[in-house]
Amino acid sequence: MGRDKKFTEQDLYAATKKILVKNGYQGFTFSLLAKELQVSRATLYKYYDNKDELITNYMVFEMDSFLEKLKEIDNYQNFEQQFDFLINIIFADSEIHQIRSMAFEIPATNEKVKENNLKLKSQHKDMYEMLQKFVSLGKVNHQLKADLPDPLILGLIFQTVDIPNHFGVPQVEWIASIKEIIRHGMFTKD
Amino acid sequence: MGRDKKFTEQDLYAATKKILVKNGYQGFTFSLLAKELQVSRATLYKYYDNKDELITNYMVFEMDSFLEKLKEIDNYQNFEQQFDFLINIIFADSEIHQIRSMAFEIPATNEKVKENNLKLKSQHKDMYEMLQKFVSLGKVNHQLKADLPDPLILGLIFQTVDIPNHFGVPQVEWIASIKEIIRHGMFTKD
DNA sequence: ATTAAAAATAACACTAGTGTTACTTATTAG
DNA sequence: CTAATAAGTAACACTAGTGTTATTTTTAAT
Repeated sequence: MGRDKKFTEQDLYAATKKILVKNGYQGFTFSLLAKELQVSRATLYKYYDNKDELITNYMVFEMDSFLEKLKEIDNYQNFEQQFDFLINIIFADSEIHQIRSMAFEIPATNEKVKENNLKLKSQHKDMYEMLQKFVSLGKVNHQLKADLPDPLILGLIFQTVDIPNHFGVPQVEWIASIKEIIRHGMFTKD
Repeated sequence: MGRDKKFTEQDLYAATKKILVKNGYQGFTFSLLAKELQVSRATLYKYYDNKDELITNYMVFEMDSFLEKLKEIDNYQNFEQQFDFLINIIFADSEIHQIRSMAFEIPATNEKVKENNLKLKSQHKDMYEMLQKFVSLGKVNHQLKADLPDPLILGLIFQTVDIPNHFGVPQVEWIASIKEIIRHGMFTKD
């Protein structure tokens, strides 16, 4: 028994994402979230002790679903296909990578937040290992330049989602061009 | 006459930069700045009506000195040298580019802030024009791939300063590798 | 020494966000 | 139809940051 909830977990996460993208971690408040969900602020405190707990919870959720997708990279035989797949899933939901980068700002205000931070750390490790395998494959196959530092290869790929497209270049052209630069650079061959 | 100032404009800008890098725009407060400069918070209000005025002022100052340096790009004859020069000045003070990206968060809280925002906008235009010239040179010389969108070329170059170097790859190797990727990509030639 | 001016500050009122408590509303099993 | 309970909320006390005013301190010219 008891009355019906006014919002689902989906609603909650969607609103959390929206506010994080728009306002950043420090600009995120329970007041804004309450308004977005059309509930009182006190209601939110029934579910989470503070915003850090909600946000880290949300991040763990997103990271989980990204890792789930990323696992499919092993379905692709050759390195070229894996590269294409990786870029595609990163750009399929580019905002969550922007959000993930806010993780380092979050103070461990209580036990649950600490747990979530640990979980995030372990998820990050899992992700890094999968990506490391991808880079290794590229290097042993002599398809990736051996002298480039692995963290730079991965860092640059993930950084490309944050390049602002102020002039509104069509998404398809934008991504194709990014792939081209990552593969063979901006310079011509002569 | 009158008593001596407790800090110079240099001190002020150095402290502003430090806090902006560490805490971001929203985490920047006059309390933190006052503590950093060892003055009372009220003192700061003698110089600036609010933090937006100070921060935009500081940004105009930094942008000015960056533009001054950037102008030297014309001293270099060929495109390759210009490219090298550009990367070098960007990485010489990478933090200011991170700070510059905070500009869009700043609300125009008073007239002076509005003026500063206009000035920033015009500086940005100047910068873009110089960089546009650089890209054009590369394209007419057939040294830059003609089919890549100009804003992507520039956006990606500037984005590379924000790639986190968590594993502490030596700066020289890091930058050399970034140049290599931008020039000819991560992939080998076969 | 006195005084005018610049610089600095303490202290106040105000605002926005936080977290908690006591109470109300909606739902359904019996 | 009523009792149990899950869900929701209003209202309070608290904190951190903002912006202003009235006052004090330091300096140097007279």
